[in-house]
Amino acid sequence: MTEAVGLSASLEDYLEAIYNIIKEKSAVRAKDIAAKLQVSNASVTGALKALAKRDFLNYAPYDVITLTPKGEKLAREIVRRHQVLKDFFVKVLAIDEDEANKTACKLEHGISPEIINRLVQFIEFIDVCPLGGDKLIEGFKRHLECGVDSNNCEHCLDMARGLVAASNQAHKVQKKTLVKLKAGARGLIRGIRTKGPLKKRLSEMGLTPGSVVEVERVAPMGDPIEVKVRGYHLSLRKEDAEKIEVEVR
Amino acid sequence: MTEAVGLSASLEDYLEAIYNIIKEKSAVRAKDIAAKLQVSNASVTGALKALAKRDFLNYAPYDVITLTPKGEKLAREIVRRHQVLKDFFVKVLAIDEDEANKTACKLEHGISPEIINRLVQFIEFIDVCPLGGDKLIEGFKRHLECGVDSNNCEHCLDMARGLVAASNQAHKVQKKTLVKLKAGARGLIRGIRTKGPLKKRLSEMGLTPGSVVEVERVAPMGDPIEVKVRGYHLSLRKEDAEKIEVEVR
DNA sequence: TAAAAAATTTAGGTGAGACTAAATTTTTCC
DNA sequence: GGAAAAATTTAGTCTCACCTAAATTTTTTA
Repeated sequence: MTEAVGLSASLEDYLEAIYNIIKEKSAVRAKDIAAKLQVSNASVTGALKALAKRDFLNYAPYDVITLTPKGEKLAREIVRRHQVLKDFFVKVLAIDEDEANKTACKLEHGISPEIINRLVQFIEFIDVCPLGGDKLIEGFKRHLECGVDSNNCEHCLDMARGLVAASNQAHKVQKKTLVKLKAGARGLIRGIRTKGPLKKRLSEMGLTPGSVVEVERVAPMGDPIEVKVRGYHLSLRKEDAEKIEVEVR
Repeated sequence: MTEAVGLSASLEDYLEAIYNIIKEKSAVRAKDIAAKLQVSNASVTGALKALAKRDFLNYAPYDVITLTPKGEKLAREIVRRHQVLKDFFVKVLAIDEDEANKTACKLEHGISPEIINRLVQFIEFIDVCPLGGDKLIEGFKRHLECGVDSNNCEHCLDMARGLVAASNQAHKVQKKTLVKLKAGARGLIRGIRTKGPLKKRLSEMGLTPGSVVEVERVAPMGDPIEVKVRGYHLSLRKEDAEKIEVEVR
């Protein structure tokens, strides 16, 4: 007799839609729900029955639809998750509102309260911390404006140099190949000394001039070398790593 | 003839699991996949067929399982999404590794490349920006250590005061009730001047001493007042807002 | 107020993705 | 090399969440 495990993502969507429609228009019609969720009217009926059976809403065929206290509470929670995610995307990551909403819709299910709360704290913290504040986010936005091709933007390169500097000891700028870096060190990629298919392959992995590469582990004989670039974990052969010119300091 | 819409979350999970098992042990057995994803062996067979049909892996009954180039590429992409999310949770939000992994698993489907890239940029930016850097994240962690009851921690209160200050004009600390705040202003809640069910209700909405409340909109006659606290959007009646003491400056 | 229009529900399917149980193939080990 | 064990696949169900088409109820309007 295990019940009450929580709602499926789909039913959460229905509950959220109902909550939002009530807020906007105070009356909920099945048609509106169908329109908002882009499903057929028949599907809505099914969902309403499922939600009613679990006591999230009051519903009888052809009757008005209202949320139960339990339903209202959960709906509010879902809306909050959505809002927090959207806020983070818009305010911190500078994603446009549309995309932020779309993604929030997809992620809002299955994110723990713990992480949502952290996110709220983080957004507030960024706002307020003497080290952060609006300046931080403004700086980030400026940084973003340089576009993807960060190898052509001195501002971005300076950023990246700072990132590199943070993890190393020496203070003079040096050029090396990737094989010379020790585990934990970071380098700014300035060139790929090869061409043809190999160059293409390396590029596809994210190893392009302007991006920062972090050495994670080096195998006993220096081969292979595990690195991280742009979120990808890669294992490079020594001979390939030798082709990659990096700047360190 | 619309094909190639992308994989379902479930199939992405299988692909990811296969990729990870290959990395660890170089041979993939259906049993391992089943164990990793906590599904029955029979379910694995079904998924393998589905993935093979779409050319993500090479598979024939009782034969060895290998990824096609297409499968490998997508798998790498999925693993990257997972990794980026996990990094963000662990490094920025200071979530423990276990929880970070679990949540990354749930969110890694249906997050756009755009947002993933922004996250990478943001994590790198935080690391490097003169205004940010490790100090920012250390500060955030210290902030978190104060626990949930931020009303008892001077450090947190100072943070919150800073947050409040950022949105207001006056520079002297003042105590007011929430009704006195204009749209856009933030206040630090210092007390709730009521008790019983109303106090409980307000608390449940997140209106507790120590948290920051932001006024979003005030209706013509000052009633109701729309506010945001801890990610929740609330609509408060004027008479309730009068019960809430806030500190502004 | 009754016929037409609109909204909603029921009935009957489909496909994805899981399961159990039984059959089959591969591997291990005596 | 063959029997026992292990792994894998097949067969047959189940639930969820969607669909279309037809029936029913409510609302509108002439």
